[in-house]
Amino acid sequence: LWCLTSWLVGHVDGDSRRLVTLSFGNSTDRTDFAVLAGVEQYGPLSQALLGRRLGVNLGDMVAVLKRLEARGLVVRGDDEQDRRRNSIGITEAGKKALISLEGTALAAQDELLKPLSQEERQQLVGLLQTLVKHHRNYLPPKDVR
Amino acid sequence: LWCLTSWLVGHVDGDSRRLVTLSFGNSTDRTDFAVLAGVEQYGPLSQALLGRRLGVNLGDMVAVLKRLEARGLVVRGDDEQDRRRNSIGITEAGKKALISLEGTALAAQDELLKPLSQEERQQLVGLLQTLVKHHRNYLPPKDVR
DNA sequence: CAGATTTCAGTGGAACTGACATTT
DNA sequence: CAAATGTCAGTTCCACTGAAATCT
Repeated sequence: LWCLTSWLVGHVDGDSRRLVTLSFGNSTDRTDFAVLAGVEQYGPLSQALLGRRLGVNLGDMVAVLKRLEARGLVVRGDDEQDRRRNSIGITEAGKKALISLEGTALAAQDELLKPLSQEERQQLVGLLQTLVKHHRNYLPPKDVR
Repeated sequence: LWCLTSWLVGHVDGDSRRLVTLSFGNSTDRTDFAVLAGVEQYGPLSQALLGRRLGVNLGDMVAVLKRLEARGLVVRGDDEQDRRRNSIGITEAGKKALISLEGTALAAQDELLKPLSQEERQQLVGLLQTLVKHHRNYLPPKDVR
């Protein structure tokens, strides 16, 4: 059982969530951080596209962006090419907040990966990335890709 | 973001859960399978000890064992050394069911790990095991260890 | 008495679903 | 018309919490 990958990843994910949400405290939620990072990384874009890039449910994006906008970290503008979409962009306050959050996220991650060497950490990231990329094409949990 | 281990493991765990619960269908629940496998592996033992070994919440063990017992896959006997405990053991029907479930679980896992070579799969298991072992000593989500 | 085991009821988060109005 | 976007409401699963009864 403790050799089954599915059981192992479940527990590592649990540990990871505990550490991250603990270090973020009440300030920010796990998904909020991911979305904010996504806005910064992928530039101004529609929230449907953003959700697909991040693997976040499109229905949940509404609440996440509402929170981030209320805190002044992102702005929702109108896309004049396509009036269905709104164009999400990061603000200066958002960039500042993101830098701080990235710090605490990396600290939590360091705690998670403490027993691994640098090479092992890179190995792990590489393996996980391979799996994610592969399944994003074959396992659509609706609305992804 | 897609370099952050915490984000990656969350998605791999999601993919894994989808695959496993899909292949199990409505017959068996993810945790039920783990507990059944644990009973077979760790022999007759109390349900508190079993829950700790598997990292399953002790409160949840009640419902899981109730289901498994109702299906005749495990038996709850009395421990005569300590009358607080009940001694959980696997039945013949349980062993048979387990073998079948292991097959489908391994098939689902094979689907999950499809893009990885055999060596990479072992690497991944090794890395995850290291993380789990480490955090089970330092991150008690109550009642664990 | 403190501490462990089993049981039950309830909480909260997170992912997902279905429906709707709007626009392309 | 079919398809995509954004919004909202509701569901389901899972891990966890708190309290109680029983026993060492």
